[in-house]
Amino acid sequence: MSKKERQQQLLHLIGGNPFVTDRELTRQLKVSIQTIRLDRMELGIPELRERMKQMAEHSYDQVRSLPADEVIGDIVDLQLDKSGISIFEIRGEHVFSRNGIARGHYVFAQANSLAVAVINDEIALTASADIRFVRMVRLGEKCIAKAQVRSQAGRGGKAEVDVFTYVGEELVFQGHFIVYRSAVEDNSEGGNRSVDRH
Amino acid sequence: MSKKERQQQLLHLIGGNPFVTDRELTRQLKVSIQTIRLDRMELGIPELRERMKQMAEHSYDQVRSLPADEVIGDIVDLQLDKSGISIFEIRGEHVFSRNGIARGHYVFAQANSLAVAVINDEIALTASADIRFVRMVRLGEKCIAKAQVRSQAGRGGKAEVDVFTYVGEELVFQGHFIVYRSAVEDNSEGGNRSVDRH
DNA sequence: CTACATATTAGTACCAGGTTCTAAAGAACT
DNA sequence: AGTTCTTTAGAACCTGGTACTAATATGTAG
Repeated sequence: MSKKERQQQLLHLIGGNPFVTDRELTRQLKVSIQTIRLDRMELGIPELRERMKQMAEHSYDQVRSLPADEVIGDIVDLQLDKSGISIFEIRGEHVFSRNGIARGHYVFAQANSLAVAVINDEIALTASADIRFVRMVRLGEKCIAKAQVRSQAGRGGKAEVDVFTYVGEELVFQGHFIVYRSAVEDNSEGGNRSVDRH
Repeated sequence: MSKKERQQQLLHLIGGNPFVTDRELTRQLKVSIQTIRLDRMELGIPELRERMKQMAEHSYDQVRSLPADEVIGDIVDLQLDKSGISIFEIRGEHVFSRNGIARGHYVFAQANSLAVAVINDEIALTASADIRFVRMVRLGEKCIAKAQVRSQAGRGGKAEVDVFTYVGEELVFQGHFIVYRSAVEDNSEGGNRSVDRH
């Protein structure tokens, strides 16, 4: 068997069972353990423990990625149809486990929640957004999002909201949201209370 | 701190971060490593590697026994640096209670997670995104997000990923993501093991 | 206070499953 | 024969532990 063939086999074996050790592979491929290791290096395949770690982290991050949680961030100031401020502290469950950097959608969620909250309408929904993650946000940092309503159509129209998120003095995120303010289909089952806070 | 209290703390710490080593725990609990190990034994908590192995096996089993269409909120297909598919079912906790319409950031989160997952790099982070919520998503609907990598720079560059999310045949969301593929910023404070995956 | 029990710490030997490095032997072409 | 690629071997070292022994603290009942 040629080197190429063997490496193909190796890829296939590890692909078929990522939990295989080098020692087991020597039995199946009938070459020395050094050859197996050289092959893994050439193919960029990490060792068993690293493979398991990556799988574990991946599935763990997956689990963490969507909380069954409601509002992202505390809205501390709200002037309807004008502006709003929300505070959100990045905690362990919001970051990638290995490097402590916040997952983008939490930062987005805070801004999105605020953009929607600031629009004074029964239903406000994000129609589109243009966003930029200016710098990474890390575990423990406190994000302060400030929203400004830029333009408005009347009932049933659209509103534009700019949101800037800071950590201290530093801009970390900016977003331009277009939010629908629709007086639509109020199939409300029960009291319509004031503002829809995301 | 009593033994009971410490063991409760230990359970909490490992529950909060299963990837913690005994050595790190000694720092947080201010007891010797032997005490940590005795506590783990009494509590029946396996060692770090065993914990990771179990998580890896668990997720692997799930991926393997993939009934493909009844999977919820999961990445069901992933070709690194090429494409990926994720399925997410909108449940009660994801919608506005009044009208049953999904909160935008859940739809975004699905797309964002997928866009990041599809990029094969140690750290992949969303740099910016241009998104459009094409139509509202309702309670009970199943969102199928399909990601396509459009362009790539090498290591340390950017990649562009398009994500389209459908409910049935209907497009509900589209997003154009620019994802940083950054070669780890190694602010190593000591034991930096191998590779940091996202 | 003493005696015993429990809790904690320390230290050693050992393990799996590797990495990293050096070195040598085999094969293969030309 | 000389050069290069491939394969094998072996030793040192690494992490994150287990298993075991032994010494020291701390508490608690008699």
